[in-house]
Amino acid sequence: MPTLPAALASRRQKTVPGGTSSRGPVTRFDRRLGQILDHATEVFCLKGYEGASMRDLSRATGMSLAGLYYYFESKERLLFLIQKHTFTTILEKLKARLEDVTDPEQRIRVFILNHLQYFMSNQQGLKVLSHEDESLKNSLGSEIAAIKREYYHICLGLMEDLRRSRGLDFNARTAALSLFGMVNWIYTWYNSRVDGNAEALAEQMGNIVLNGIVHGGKPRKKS
Amino acid sequence: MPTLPAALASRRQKTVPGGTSSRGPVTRFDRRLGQILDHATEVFCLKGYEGASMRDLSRATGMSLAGLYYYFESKERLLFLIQKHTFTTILEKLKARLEDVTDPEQRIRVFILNHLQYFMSNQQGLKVLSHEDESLKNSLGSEIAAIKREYYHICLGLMEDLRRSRGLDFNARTAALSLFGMVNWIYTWYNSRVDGNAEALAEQMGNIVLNGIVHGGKPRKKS
DNA sequence: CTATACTTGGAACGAACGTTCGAACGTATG
DNA sequence: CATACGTTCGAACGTTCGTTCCAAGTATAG
Repeated sequence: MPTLPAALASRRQKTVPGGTSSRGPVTRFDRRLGQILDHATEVFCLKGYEGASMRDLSRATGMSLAGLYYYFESKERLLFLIQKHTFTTILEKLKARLEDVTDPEQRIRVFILNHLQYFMSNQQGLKVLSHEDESLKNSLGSEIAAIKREYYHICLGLMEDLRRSRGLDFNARTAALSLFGMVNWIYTWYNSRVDGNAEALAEQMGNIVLNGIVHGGKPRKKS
Repeated sequence: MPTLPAALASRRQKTVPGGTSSRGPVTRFDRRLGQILDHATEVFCLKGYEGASMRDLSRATGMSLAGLYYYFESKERLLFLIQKHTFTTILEKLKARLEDVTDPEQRIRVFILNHLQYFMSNQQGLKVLSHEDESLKNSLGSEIAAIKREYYHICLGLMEDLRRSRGLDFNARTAALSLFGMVNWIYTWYNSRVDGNAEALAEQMGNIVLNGIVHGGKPRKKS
């Protein structure tokens, strides 16, 4: 090997095993990789992971086919980088927001709002994350699956907290996964001109999952 | 594994070319095509439409590559046949069930139960329908989209009926699409040993969307 | 039986796939 | 200027893709 193949995740990190919290200068490499990831996200969103070819990505980025491989070692790893960045970001934002809220019901609303707001700002990334969640195999797939599991367990915990604090009687697993379905499915139908912004939609969805449509318009005062 | 009935292909039938309506005897052609569709559904479910190759289908069906093309003219049309049959079936079952129920709330519960029961009996078909809903282009895609639109409008109508009959105040579109998300997403998580049968799950989901988790355990008596 | 239509598969087509190689470019430093 | 290294690309690799041709098989009708 003449020149070392780049694209090892953290290339020349001088320090720190900190993972994504990679402080230090944003190098030219990082910036260019970020642009490629953005374009690749759009292509994967439009044609699907399997349906998108490396030549499609070459066209979308304006970079040659071979040039792309300087930034990542395989198409699969490219999908991994996209999914990991997207999922890590939404998870971090969620954790930060939850620190400010203690009321169990409001915490569930925070979960919904966080998911929807991130969807609005990165629709394509969230679709690639949802739609291609079985496309990664082996270790790459299980690393994403681990993040998903943490995201799920947070949501499950929110449901259990609410149930406990109010002495309610419902299946937290079903509730959490139903809520997941609601918010993950919006990529198939959301239209900004019809469905309003994230806050409006989050409130409606919060009303549904918390109070149901029978009580949906006016959430009842807590006892 | 149930065999998909005929009435789908009508290639060169000896009987009249009137339409694809299910008249006429179930020919050998129809039976064989049904078997192929069953196997293809399984392969598409496992590897995705783009990820599954004609050679995978050849292996799964035990038929040669060229032999498959006697039954359908392209891989895309094969996906179309699967989706059309699945969607048509679930839609017909829904319409039949709704004829017996008049109470708006119960009609929504019928919708949920119908969807879940069909999912239990044809998980793979419903996953292929949900997951590959953007894989078909042009006329094939728009024919499936038309069925989807009818299915959606039925659900939307159920929501509006409930809202009107009870003088409620909620967004029927958001409610219908949220419910769609709930029931379409189960293919990513359903586990029969944990989540019970269709009736139990349908009741829980009905409680959530109608009464919300805050009132979920015991649906309140209607006024 | 022969004749006829329906059913199958071996072999191959051109195209597109993900990936690699080695040479050349650009730029910042000595 | 020369050196070194990070960056880019044209061209090609071997493989697999969806699809087709055509001859051979098999059931059914006369």
